[in-house]
Amino acid sequence: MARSEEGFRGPQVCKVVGITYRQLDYWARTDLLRPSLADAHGSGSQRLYSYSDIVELKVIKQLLDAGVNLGQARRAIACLRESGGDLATANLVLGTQGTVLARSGEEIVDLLRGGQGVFNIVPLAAVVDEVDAAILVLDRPGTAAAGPEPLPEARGRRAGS
Amino acid sequence: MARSEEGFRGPQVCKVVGITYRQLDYWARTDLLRPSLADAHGSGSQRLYSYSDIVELKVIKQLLDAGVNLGQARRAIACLRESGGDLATANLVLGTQGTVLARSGEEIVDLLRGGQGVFNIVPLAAVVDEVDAAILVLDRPGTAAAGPEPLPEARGRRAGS
DNA sequence: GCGCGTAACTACGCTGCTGTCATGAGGTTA
DNA sequence: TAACCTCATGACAGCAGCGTAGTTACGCGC
Repeated sequence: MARSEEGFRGPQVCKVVGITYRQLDYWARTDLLRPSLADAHGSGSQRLYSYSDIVELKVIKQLLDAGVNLGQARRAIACLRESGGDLATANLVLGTQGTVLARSGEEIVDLLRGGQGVFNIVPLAAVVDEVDAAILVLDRPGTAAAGPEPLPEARGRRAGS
Repeated sequence: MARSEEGFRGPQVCKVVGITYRQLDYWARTDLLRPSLADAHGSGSQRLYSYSDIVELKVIKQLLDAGVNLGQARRAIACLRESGGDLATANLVLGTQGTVLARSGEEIVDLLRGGQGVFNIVPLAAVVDEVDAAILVLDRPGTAAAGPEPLPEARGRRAGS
């Protein structure tokens, strides 16, 4: 159960993200999100997930909580990967026509005005914050998760690209 | 197949909304949306849907197209019914915390700022327009559906409450 | 090299949602 | 009343997305 120095293993990821191991396994098998550090190779091996993997998993989890199915979540993380800007300041906007990253609130209002169809909006800053807080309580199980802002140690682990 | 003077029957509703009869039937059986004019009473009867029923059905259809499951759509139309304001100018906002009707774009930006979690936003004006256009081509099958704005005849059929 | 814990793998089943097909009951017309 | 058309209804199938339980095998400590 000890933390590996480079990456997170399956059961740890489940606790941080807030999903079951069955979901993580299903998503890895169906190519929704494979671990980018080390994939499984047989029945006793270990999957190793990176920090950005966990952020993407948390986005999926948030979408599921909002009632969005996995098919739409699949398109969401596909857009999240190809447009690799600064995640913490953007909003992920899933429309019927396509999927975009919106940098400001005005951009979202513009999309609504010209827009037909439904939009699913994910504020990525909140996602990153929640992931950092969850990783902190994984490191120190005694610490409460209600800290106003996470320590820079955890935030520094964020992937640049 | 002729239009009943007061209300729309099942197969007509399917064409207007763009769903299958199986879906309409399933939604009526599971209490997602029963026809408000006449429910089914046995195997040879007919369901009669009102205009506002069709608008709500179109909202559900849009949500499904956006990847939202029926459970969330259930909460959506529940909110749509209890807050019975002017539909055509509002946006239906489904959050993880709850469901609201937002009147302006700034209201949505405020929700995004203070908000954690994902939002599903339905612009109701576009929904009403699409329903009106679909009803028009139901009346005159030769008319194309690409008209810039629907005729006032169909818009007048909208329910006040 | 040898146990042992952990984690991946497999199989089975369940629920929600939908398609397909056959059946049955009203309503309508002759 | 008999034929006929229209919908609602029922039974079955099928897929997505998991839960549960048992099995298997890597990797670490010794």
